[in-house]
Amino acid sequence: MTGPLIDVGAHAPDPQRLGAYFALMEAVSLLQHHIEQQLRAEGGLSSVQFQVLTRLAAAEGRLTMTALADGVVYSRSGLTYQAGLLEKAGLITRGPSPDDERATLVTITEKGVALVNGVLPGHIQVVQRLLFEPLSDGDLRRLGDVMTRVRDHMRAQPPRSAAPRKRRAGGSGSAS
Amino acid sequence: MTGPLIDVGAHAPDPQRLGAYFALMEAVSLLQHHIEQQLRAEGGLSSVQFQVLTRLAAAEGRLTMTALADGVVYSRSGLTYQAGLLEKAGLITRGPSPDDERATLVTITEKGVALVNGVLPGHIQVVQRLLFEPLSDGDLRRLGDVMTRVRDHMRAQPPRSAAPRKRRAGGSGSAS
DNA sequence: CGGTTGCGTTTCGAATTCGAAGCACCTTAC
DNA sequence: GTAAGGTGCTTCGAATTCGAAACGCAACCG
Repeated sequence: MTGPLIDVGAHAPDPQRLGAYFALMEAVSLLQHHIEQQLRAEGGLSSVQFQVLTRLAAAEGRLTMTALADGVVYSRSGLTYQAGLLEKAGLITRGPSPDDERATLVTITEKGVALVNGVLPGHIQVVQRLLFEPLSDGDLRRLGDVMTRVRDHMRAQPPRSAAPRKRRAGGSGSAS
Repeated sequence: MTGPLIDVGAHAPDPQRLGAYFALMEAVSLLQHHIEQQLRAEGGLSSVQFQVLTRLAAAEGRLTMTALADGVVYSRSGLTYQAGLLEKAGLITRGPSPDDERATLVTITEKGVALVNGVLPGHIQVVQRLLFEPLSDGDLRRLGDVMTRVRDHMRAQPPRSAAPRKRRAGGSGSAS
């Protein structure tokens, strides 16, 4: 009777499944922390900044703020802040969209590409050492397959821009 | 000629591996976001607070601040802040350690346990819907196996409390 | 056309986060 | 026994984060 213990048994769908879930989250947390260290030390970049830059480079073109924020799983306002920093550092450029006057298109600069390429080897090294090392090729293939499926499943859900902007005004009608 | 493209090819150990890595990180980011929403909505808890409470409940006893911080992969000072909030909310208790006068032992209260048990069903539901749903039992078993291995591999690395506190004074000597 | 609703972005204020520095206690060496 | 160094925790200041509100422009209705 020392005391309180959590009542997991009642809700747990399966201890094995929960174990997988916990191990997954814990491992990724650890990996993220190490990556953060490496990026900061080698390129003065935060994890988010790095992701923004790589996504821009991969898109090889312009992306709107919202697309970028949804891609990186980040708040829109947070992205505005980071974009400000990156622009001030000369790594990206912001400009208006020809199609949509209210949209902002973001582009990565040569300097940005150079920085990413400079940090990338070290980044990959960390991932290699911490994540790939203890896994076989088959493990990795299956892991990629499974996580891709999960990611697509989650992407099907409404993206981060889902929050209702204005409370349902009064009630029913509003029809006019 | 539009422009700059990232030079991944030169560093990439294998496109398939990188794909696994990216899918993994992206999926977990999405999952974390949804979990954050659910915890906040249903129990007024942040993800970290929830992890702290569940870890305490699982330990079924007292844990030191450092052990807790390392377990949750969090900064020590951040944990102090969160512990303050949780204590003020009456969910945990902090007290001195009998063995080590400088250590602080943290305990979860009945109220804390109750709150965790209240939020847990919804939490599990989210995980079920987003993570387990698209996976077969075999997928999950392998995923758990693989991620457990990875986690243990990373845990072997020096924990977060590794940062040298004071710069290495002289360097060589020390052989006494 | 004028009005209304909806979307893309930024601004704003409050809360959270981190590392470095500070303080107190333990441990070891002499 | 005491000085020197190491460890556990908190305080401090600065940077980052988020959601809500604000500000235009776009799209759709009559």
